[in-house]
Amino acid sequence: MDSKTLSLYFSLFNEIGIIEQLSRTLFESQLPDGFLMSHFSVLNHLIRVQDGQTPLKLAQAFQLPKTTMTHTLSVLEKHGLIEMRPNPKDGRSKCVWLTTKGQDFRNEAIEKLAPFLATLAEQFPPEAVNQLVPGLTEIRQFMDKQRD
Amino acid sequence: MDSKTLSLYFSLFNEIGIIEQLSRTLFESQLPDGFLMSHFSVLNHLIRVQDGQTPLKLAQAFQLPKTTMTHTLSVLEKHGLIEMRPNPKDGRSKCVWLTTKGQDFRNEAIEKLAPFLATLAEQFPPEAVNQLVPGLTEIRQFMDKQRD
DNA sequence: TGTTTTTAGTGCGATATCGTACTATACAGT
DNA sequence: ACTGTATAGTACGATATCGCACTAAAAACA
Repeated sequence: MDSKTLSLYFSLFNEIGIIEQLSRTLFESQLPDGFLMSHFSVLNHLIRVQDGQTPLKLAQAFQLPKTTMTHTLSVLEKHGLIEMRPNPKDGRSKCVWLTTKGQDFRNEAIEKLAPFLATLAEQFPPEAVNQLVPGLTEIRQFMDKQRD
Repeated sequence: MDSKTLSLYFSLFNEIGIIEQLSRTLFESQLPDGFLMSHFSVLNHLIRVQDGQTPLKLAQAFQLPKTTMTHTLSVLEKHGLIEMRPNPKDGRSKCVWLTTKGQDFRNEAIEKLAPFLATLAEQFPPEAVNQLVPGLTEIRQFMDKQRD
């Protein structure tokens, strides 16, 4: 692979890294003090996808180490935003359930983020996003297969 | 903004977050023990873009807090991968220079990453990346303007 | 059924990341 | 030149993230 092509792929991951950084900072500025993107992401996922998932499922959904998810969940639980109950199907496992407080927290965050997303949508309309996401998904799926 | 559109934009940032996570894990698995993406990124940037930049410039390039960059640079300097010299044009500032050891470190990392990138290129050719990057750049630039 | 292997979650220690507050220098306005 | 303001870098403390090692339960298998 020539160095120019190499550079292209690096710029891809670099661009992604910067957007991740910027979006995280921006999102976090809209969250209550002491809360981070990681906290919001989990709550949002529980609503968007499914309630009652296991910690492992959540860790896999974000491709994070189990141990990181354990920590994040413990913070959410300490604040009463989620409940951890034993998994009736597996004695080793648990299920993560949103509390009403957790749902409210997420909805309020969404409301705070809405103006920003609306502004983004003006310059970068949904059709443009639709054109972008499949490519990203393809890359993600490839990288998913690679890690072994 | 209806909830479906909202969901679309969240999935965009979610996908980006997961790719960031996956690429970081993958890249770090190819680095010597104790080194992280952040370390490699700085070295790579110093070669790809320009040697002798100030810490602030570097922080801005990655959109990271100054204080994070200070820490990263101190690690790199401790390992002899960079040198920090006073900025002749500004008494408050410094300039970051790569050492030979730092260049070697970066080049060896690149070599280790090359096979992965080559495999990625098979499934996701440079033309596809070229099609993706401008959209990402546009989003980044928009977010850049937003933070104020 | 007893044994071995795999898997879910966690405790712990090391380091990264980040916000706040501070110092020293540069710059702007007078 | 003098004074007030802005800027570059850092020290420090709090928390996040992560790898490793461990426990307990499940699953595989003899």
